[in-house]
Amino acid sequence: MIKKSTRDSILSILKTSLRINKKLNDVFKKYEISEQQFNILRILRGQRGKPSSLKTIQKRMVHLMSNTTRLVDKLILKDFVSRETCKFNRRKIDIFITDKGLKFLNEINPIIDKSEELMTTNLSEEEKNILTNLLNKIAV
Amino acid sequence: MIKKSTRDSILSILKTSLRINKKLNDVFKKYEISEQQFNILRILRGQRGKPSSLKTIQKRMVHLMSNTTRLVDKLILKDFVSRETCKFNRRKIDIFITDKGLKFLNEINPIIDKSEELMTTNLSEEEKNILTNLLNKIAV
DNA sequence: TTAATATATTTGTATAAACAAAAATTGTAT
DNA sequence: ATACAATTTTTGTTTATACAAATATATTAA
Repeated sequence: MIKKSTRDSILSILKTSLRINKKLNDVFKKYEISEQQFNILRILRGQRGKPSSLKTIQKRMVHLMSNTTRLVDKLILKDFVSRETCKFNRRKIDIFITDKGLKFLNEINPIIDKSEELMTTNLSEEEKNILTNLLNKIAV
Repeated sequence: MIKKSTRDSILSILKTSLRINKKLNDVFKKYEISEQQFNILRILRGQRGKPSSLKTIQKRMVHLMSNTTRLVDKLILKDFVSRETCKFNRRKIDIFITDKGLKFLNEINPIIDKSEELMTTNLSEEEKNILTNLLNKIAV
């Protein structure tokens, strides 16, 4: 028999995650971008000019999924990123964020940040840290 | 500027949720059922013979999504549930879990339970309760 | 009764995700 | 050099998801 505390905590994690995604997606939808595309842009910005390969992007993504190729395709259509084959290893492709991509990111990012602050407004700084620590011990 | 504690806690929730889903899906895949189908079976079992309509199932599902119809279709193919139009309101359909469905559920359920216990093995009873309480204050 | 509105379910469609396999390139061992 | 294995990306296919519209029935009000 499963403990009530176990069932409750697991269910709370799954449900809270869905609630968060819902709220974030409201913002993403308004800006006509998907959560994954947004994450890729942030990863690329973090590189500060250094190129990323698909592999490195994939490793850093929250949702580890296979189709980074097609996500990047969509970002290229929007002119948010550029792609060229790596000079030193032609299996790799170098992916950069464009100025337009950076500008877009700087516009939407504070809204996401605000939304996240708002979602956690019922928790104190300390509580958020406790929460993070507890979560990091689960399903490791 | 977003607080580090906020970003960390939100990210932890999303990532932990993905880890949990991954582990659970390993079990589901082995038994050739999807998480959603499993949840429907559990909801139906909870009714103890009383029929459920699609609407009531939908309301109780963790992943509130539109296509309960097609999920039920799949469960019917497996002979895990049955469906008939409600005698008193022909807009509604009555959905029941079959004996085969119950048997299946009784087989897989303890394995899911065990997996959930295992995932939370690093947390004490009290910590799990704290975790649940903190999560329930987020994105409400 | 008739029309309008609400409810419950189904269907159609477009998009996203998961998974496996293919293609191209590079690295390594013999 | 050749064959074999490993790495990186792309592509194809199947399934799942989200959203909107359609259908059928029931309820309400004129």
